[in-house]
Amino acid sequence: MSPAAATARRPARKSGDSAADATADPRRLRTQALADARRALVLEAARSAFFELGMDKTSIREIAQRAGYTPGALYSYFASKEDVYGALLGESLARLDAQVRSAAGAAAAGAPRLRAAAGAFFDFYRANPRDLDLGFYLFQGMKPRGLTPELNDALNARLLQALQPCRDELRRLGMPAAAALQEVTALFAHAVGLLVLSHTGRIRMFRQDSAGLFRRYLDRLVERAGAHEGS
Amino acid sequence: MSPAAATARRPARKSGDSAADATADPRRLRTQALADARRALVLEAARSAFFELGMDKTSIREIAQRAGYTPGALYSYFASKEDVYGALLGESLARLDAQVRSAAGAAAAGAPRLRAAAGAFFDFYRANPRDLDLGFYLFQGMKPRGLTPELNDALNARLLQALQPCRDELRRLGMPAAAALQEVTALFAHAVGLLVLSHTGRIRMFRQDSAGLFRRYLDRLVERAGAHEGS
Amino acid sequence: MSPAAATARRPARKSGDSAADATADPRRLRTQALADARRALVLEAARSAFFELGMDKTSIREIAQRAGYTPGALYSYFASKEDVYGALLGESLARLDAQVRSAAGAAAAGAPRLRAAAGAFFDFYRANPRDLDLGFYLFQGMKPRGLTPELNDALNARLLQALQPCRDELRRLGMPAAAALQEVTALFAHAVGLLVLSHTGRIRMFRQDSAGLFRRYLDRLVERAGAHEGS
Amino acid sequence: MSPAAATARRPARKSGDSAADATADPRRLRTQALADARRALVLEAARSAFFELGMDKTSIREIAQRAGYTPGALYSYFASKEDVYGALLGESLARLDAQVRSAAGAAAAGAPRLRAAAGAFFDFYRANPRDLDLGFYLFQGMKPRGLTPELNDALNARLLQALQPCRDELRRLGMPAAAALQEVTALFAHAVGLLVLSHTGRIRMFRQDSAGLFRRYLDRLVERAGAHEGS
DNA sequence: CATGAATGAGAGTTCATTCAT
DNA sequence: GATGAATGAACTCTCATTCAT
Repeated sequence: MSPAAATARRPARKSGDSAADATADPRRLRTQALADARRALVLEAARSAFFELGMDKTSIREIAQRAGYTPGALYSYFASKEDVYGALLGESLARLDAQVRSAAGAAAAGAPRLRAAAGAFFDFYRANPRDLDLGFYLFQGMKPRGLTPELNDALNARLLQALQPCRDELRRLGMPAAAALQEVTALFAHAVGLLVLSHTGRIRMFRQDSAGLFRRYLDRLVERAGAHEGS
Repeated sequence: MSPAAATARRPARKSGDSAADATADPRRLRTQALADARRALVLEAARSAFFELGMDKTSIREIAQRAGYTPGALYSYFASKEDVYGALLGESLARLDAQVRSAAGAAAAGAPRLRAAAGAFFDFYRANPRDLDLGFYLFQGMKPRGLTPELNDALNARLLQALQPCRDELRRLGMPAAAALQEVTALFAHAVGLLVLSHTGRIRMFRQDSAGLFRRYLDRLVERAGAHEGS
Repeated sequence: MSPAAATARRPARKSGDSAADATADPRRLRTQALADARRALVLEAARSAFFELGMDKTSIREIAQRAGYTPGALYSYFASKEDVYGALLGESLARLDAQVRSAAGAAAAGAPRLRAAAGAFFDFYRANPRDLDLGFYLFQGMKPRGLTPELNDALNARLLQALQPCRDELRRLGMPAAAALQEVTALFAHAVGLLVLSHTGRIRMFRQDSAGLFRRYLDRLVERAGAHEGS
Repeated sequence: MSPAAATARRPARKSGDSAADATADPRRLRTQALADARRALVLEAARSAFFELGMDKTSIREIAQRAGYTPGALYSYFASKEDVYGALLGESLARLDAQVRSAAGAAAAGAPRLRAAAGAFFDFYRANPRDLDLGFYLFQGMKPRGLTPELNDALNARLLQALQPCRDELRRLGMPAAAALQEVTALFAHAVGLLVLSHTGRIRMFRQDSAGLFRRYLDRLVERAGAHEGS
């Protein structure tokens, strides 16, 4: 997307731009492809470490070892530990978005598609709790840490994108724009609340099941949306 | 509550048991009272540090210093850093419960009391984000860390207690037990979701306001409860 | 001199204040004395390392090892690596001053005392080249580095003190204040220049000897001072 | 000058030998010329980095980047980081010598030329403190580091050359050879002392000005030289 | 009960240098 | 001749915890 170039070591291609770069020098292209592959490898190692050990037990050393590198080598691919997590998070959101979009595309417009999109969102995080963690990692005590405004904006954008299908269907069902936005936000919050409670074992204590509760919430949302019809 | 369990050399009464211990030896009693007071002092220091600096900048040293102790001294009162946080969390939940109960008591039975109790719950955490952190601290990557099953049960019990008023009012409004439990769980999840999103700045991106959304959710809950009336 | 107190770990008694502290609690006094002794030990280790290996090959690890400590332990005594060097430098200047003062005291007032004081200054650094390095350590590329303004002022003060005897004698020999200051500065510069050249082997190339050259410079300075007599 | 000594795998012509090598093979000559040009480019990059960032913030990476190379490439031209600095120093001395010689040539023989030569020497370093650093870089703790005897001799030779004009004029003014050598050495030391003190801020503390002091020293040197006249 | 000292492991990062391609 | 990748050792500093006194 941008020149990137990374002549020396540090620039390290800020997370987000991949092969692109237009300059179709075939040699550079091959090199780039290889570098991207290695970067992906490191990312994969980071994810595996992170999923097994949790965030704060995952050190640069640990990641490097799993990737078959010495610690210093990682700094060719990422500028800092937090850059690694930023990349991980970006990639996670991309997967989320893809999953939601695919589910939405496969369903009939209207209520079914709304259910499909929201369900895919919820299921993504229910199946991959670590991905939810990822979204909160850069917050320590709920305060942003290594989260640059740019990264933050990028993440917000991807999140919005992942929720866009729900918004679209609510509109299609007759809900005014303002109401649709409100409902999407509430839906998002409800999902996150259920997921967090579920992952921390706080939902079992009510002898409830998060998926069922989410379905119920959706049912009522569909009802509400239907009420706007014909208005 | 339990036999104090002096596992290590340091007695380090596991958080939860206070003066008790029956043996009414007056000397021992006085000693105990003093020890409890000192423990409370340390806890207060921990809270102040934690609220000012956030979780990961709050070291044992920092707490000790604020309490006027050397780091080693804390281990007379707490078995580990995590034990400190456990105690802090217990105390936080006690405050939450008190606040909810007080708000509920001041409102007329039925819908007003439901609103008061739920509102108090939500407001408690909205006003004190750190207390919400506390509830999640012992989870790293959404997996428990220094959370013994006993502590976990104790915390669950306190949480349930804090939500009990809501449950009671839903019943009073005519909701069957099973439905009431379900609704309380969902209510809890919704609140948590909104709070988390709010604290991490993810709600602003929808240009929404968490308190308003929570009120709307409550409105609809009251409606649903009303629907059971006369049945 | 100041409260110092060092409750927790980091404060680490900024270099300069020793046992003092008035509070004649005998226990605290003994503890303090011991702590000071250990600090001196670390300082000694630092000096030995530094004299053998030179400044930038002297790491915290190296110092710790020589002192029989783990690296982390040093941070009880010094806040940072640069704090160690600050202390080392302060102590060096104190020795210099003592040596100059002692030599000056043993000589007859006037020219002999001027010669004694200046000679002691020069000899101190000729005999201990590392002490001269110390004075320049905090300059990387002739630009101050870890040199806080306060430390800088303290060092300047001690240097001025060490040169004060020369100034006094020049005045006594009849030189006006302004001229005396000028001559002391020039004397200082000449000494430093000769020492630097000597230590870097640049004087041998002229087949000269720094001590002889310094004596010659002094001779002429005495002549000049004498010329003011009777005016 | 020497047989280029390709010790390691990388040719890395030790600093000091340029195109020479007699073998007038035109192809080899062109190659050589190009290599020299590239070497000069790297040197220029090193100087710029070094002057902007200072010695210890100037890494091989930084130099390479400024020269448009990758770090590894530099090792084709220089055997080590210290070799780079050696070359830089050689070049610096060449500039010094040129400046001194030019100033001396423009002044009338005798005292004026002495003043011009010495003044040029002093001004060179006063205007370019980094060049003075360069001269001391290879000394860590006043002990040579990456300074091979050959390099050392070469540097000494250039220094002597830069001071030769002063020596010549002192002789011309009637000073015997031995005295002239002594005075040149002392002059050199005085200049260096003033410069070092000035650059480290130690002269300001006397509220003096290095240039003025140097002029005074010169005045007296001229006097002394004059005293030999007619003898 | 509390101190003061110390440990030991580990954190993230930097850098000159090597070498296959 | 130059690249891009990687090494390996080093760096300062932080922290929870232990324990003799």
